[in-house]
Amino acid sequence: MDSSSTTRRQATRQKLYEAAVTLIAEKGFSATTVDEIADRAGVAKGTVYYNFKSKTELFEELLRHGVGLLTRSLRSAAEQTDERGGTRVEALDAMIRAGLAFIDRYPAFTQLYVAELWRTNRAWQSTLLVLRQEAVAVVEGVLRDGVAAGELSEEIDIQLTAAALVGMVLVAALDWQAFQPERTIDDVHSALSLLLHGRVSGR
Amino acid sequence: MDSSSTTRRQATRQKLYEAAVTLIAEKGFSATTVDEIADRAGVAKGTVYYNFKSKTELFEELLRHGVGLLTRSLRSAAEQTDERGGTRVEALDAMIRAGLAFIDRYPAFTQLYVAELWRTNRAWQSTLLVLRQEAVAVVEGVLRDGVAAGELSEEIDIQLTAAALVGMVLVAALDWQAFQPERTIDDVHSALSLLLHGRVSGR
DNA sequence: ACTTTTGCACTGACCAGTCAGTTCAAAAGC
DNA sequence: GCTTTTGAACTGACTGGTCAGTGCAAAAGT
Repeated sequence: MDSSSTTRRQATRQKLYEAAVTLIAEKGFSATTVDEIADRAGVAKGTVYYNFKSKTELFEELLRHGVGLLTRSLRSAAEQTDERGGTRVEALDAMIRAGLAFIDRYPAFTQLYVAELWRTNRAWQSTLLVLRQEAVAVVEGVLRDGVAAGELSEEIDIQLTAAALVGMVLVAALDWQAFQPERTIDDVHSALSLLLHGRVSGR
Repeated sequence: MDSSSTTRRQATRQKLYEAAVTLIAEKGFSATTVDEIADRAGVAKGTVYYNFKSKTELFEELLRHGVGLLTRSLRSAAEQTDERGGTRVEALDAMIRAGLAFIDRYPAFTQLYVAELWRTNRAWQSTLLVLRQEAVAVVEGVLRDGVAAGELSEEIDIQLTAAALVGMVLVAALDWQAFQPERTIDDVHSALSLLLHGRVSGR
């Protein structure tokens, strides 16, 4: 009774997340109707409101869910490099790959995240800010360690460089998905790796 | 008659663009009402429909207008470097600065552009694709010239590298605007320049 | 003169959220 | 074993409100 019903609810919520994420990525939050989400999830509209208190709350929990996955994936990439005794630059490289793999697996979520991140005055703005901070902090941490270890130049601005690296991965990956989906993840990874290692214009 | 009436219309349209761009950047296209746009522009609702055939068309023309400004600004930065006899890497640097200056001046437009760019199935999707291509092509052109001149590594993937550079600038600039607006454009520019020149992790 | 803008009432479609009722599997009673 | 009860999960018709777009006569601008 406990386990079975908990499982059923969980499964319903999962279906609703999956339906909502693609619709909202395609059309945006406001243009997506609750009826559509319910339809695509194969569920009645009432069920949406049985599981979430509002359309907005469904969306916020979806954001939490997705960013949680991303943050864990980045952190794990960094930690694994650590355990293997790799350098901080190798950790950054591993995180780029983890980021690409995430976007490859959840392209709709990524689209939606990018579209909402810099909006102001929206209900979920504060939620999103916290989530963003968690994800970027992982990158910043590795950069800081790299500078401390003398692997990275002391000149770098941690915050801006972290943002720039995230942007690099994000935009390159979305472009890959949208405009040349036939490329492999390795292709994209090496293009970005080249930039990270300063082999584009640096000698 | 021609010039004077054209000017009045032009001024009204400009007011509508300005009103629409901030509202849509904040709330998204669907959540922004025509009444709000008219109000903020200090204009009657009927005027909106006298000047544009629909809300969607107003938005599409706004996109064209904004991306036109950006593309011209990037191209001009590259050309000026050229005339001065600068290298292609210097041209890229100048374009980074031009990109930052654009985002600094039109932050709302940039937010809105990013939010819409990777959406699929929207009415203005095809418009946006063409516009994106125009802007990215400028960067790709400079990269190609750089490789041809032996200034840039032949290993680089033009398309992906262009996307990555654009992403770097975009995300770093939006982060600058949103989370540390006290920084100067020079600060941000040097952080990105460091990455471009491979002085972050390269030796 | 003629173009552009105003103000405002109106319509019809659409949509978030509600609620009274249904389903069904597991627990309780016998 | 088998019936009855319980309650969580789900359903879908309905409501109240919102909004894009229209129509038009009068005013303002050039």
